[in-house]
Amino acid sequence: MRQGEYICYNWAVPDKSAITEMERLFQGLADRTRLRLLNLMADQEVCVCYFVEILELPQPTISRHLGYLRRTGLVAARREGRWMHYRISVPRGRLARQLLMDTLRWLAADKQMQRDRSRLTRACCAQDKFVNLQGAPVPQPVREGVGERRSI
Amino acid sequence: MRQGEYICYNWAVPDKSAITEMERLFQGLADRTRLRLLNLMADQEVCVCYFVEILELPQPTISRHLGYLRRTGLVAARREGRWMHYRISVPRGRLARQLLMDTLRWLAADKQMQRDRSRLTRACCAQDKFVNLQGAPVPQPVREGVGERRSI
DNA sequence: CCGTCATATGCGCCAAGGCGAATATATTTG
DNA sequence: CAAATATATTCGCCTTGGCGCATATGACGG
Repeated sequence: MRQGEYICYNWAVPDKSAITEMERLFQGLADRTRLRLLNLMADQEVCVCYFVEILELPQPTISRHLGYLRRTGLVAARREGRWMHYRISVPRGRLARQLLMDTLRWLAADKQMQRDRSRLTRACCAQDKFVNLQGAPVPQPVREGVGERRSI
Repeated sequence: MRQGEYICYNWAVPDKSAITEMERLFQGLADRTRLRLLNLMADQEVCVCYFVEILELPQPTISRHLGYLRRTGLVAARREGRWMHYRISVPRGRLARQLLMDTLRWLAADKQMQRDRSRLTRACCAQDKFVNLQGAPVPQPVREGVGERRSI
């Protein structure tokens, strides 16, 4: 994988029927940790080390859940040197997109989710306070339309 | 349970945080059979025997999935004599409701789902053609606002 | 009350999913 | 190339979920 290129594991979906897509989407969303991850990515591209710092979960746990999200096509990943950046991969279909947006709105309304978000903001602004974030790339706002899904 | 009364198993949700509600909602939606069931209930209250007839799955399978849906609060049940009627239980929260509506819209756009629906329509109009539907109550359009969730 | 019909539930089996711990991989730096 | 860093994957364990099958429950009719 070349640097700066987004990837998405759509190859894992041999049956492309809408019903299978929905099943997989909901399976991807049906976990508290993954919802928290998505919430943090709602409008930013975020580096893995921040997830580990903010969610206070073991790094392999974070990585595994990001893997699930990748495989269900919900997020895309980009490598930058040692760092991996994750961002939400907006579905192409209108109805699927609508559904994901509703989910993100709902997440944004939740107390714990707001807490996670503000912790992320603080971590970015005072990066030097976090021993595990030294030199970590700051989350970048997602440019609309960039990084849309590309199958590999 | 008295006849004609709707029930919903919200008791199964001790932690009422939004995140738990979302997790449970998505778990409920993350199965092909349950999506097909919800699609058939989109704007009608439907009796179990129709589900068995239309989905062509064993009755215990149907019943178990209806049980999951009941326990996640996605549907409500009403008894009428020997028959059980199921209908979608619209969430109270605006964002959750929005999400469910989008899901139903998405289902309605799917080919297989449309096939299920038209099979249901046909079964209702020619009930006598189906040996397992003799005398079964015909699905009734859902009256808006009736049968909203009530915890027990 | 007994049989029947509609539906629900229990049981055993297998596959999938989540977790902690250890280890592997990829990239940069010296 | 070796060491360090960031991230991913593997393994073993346990829990959950779905299924087929058998059986239980609940309501009605005779």
